Amino acid sequence: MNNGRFAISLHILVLLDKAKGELLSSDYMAGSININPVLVRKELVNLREHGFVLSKEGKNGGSTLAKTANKITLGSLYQSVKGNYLLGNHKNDPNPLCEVGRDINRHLNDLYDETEKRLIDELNKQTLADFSNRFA
Amino acid sequence: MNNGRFAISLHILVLLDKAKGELLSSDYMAGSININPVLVRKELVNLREHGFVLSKEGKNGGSTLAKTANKITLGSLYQSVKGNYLLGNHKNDPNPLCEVGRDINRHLNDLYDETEKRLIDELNKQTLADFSNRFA
DNA sequence: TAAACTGTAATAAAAATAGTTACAAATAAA
DNA sequence: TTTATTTGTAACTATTTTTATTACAGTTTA
Repeated sequence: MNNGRFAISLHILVLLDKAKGELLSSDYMAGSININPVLVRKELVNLREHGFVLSKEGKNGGSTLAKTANKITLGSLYQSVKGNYLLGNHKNDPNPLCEVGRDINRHLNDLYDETEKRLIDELNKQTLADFSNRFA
Repeated sequence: MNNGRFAISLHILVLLDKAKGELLSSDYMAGSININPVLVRKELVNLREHGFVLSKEGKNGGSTLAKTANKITLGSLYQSVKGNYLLGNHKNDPNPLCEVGRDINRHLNDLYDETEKRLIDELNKQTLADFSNRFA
């Protein structure tokens, strides 16, 4: 988490959910999030690649949800945004001559993997529909 | 997580646990982690403030665990390192005129708080002793 | 054919992290 | 009591990551 992209992606998805199938432009969404439209379009690339949204080019184009909001779990969204690097992101290069240094990365990765699995399980208990319903 | 400081802190604590009460210098620990000794000392400030370690100044000084390894949970370590900002770290400033933008930060914070609580619960199931025992 | 979009690359700016240097203060041991 | 070793800390620099901007080609509608 701790990742601005998750917030942006979720914001986009809530807007699209509220739009009820109407196409929203990246400019419009950028106005709600208050960021640059190009960032929205970049985030849409990822959301499309993961099957969350569909986009239509050209005049009157825009984006819409690719599936109903109760089929989109927050865990899968989290995973799509995190991509490769897991919780860790520790790219230390500890001393291989030290007994602890030699093995710490492996053990940290194990710990991170286990912990992240739980985090995703937890997030998967909630869908976009649940989150969207938090709004009045 | 996603925080290099957690990795450094845990590395320090494992070294201190393995040292069985013997004082370790920041230079020695920096050599195992392969980072600058000043970073170790900075991290020790935090570990001291949270009661995890004790340090002794002057010649032959160094640090040692302030309590036994099975009294130090990984959740409390995580919390001490995260300090104030939680999972979120989203400092977006969304459009208050948009119905979604107006409330998203509140809902994101709620989501992050709930999720992080679970994360910490999960980490709290493991102590430094458990983690340290992963090493041969 | 003009207007309104998306898609994308290239670049720049800003923010967050990590690393370095320098030195005062404390302590132990010669 | 002097020297060596170590912590504590401030100030600064460098690096990396994140975010923002500019620019423009390609698509689609009216």
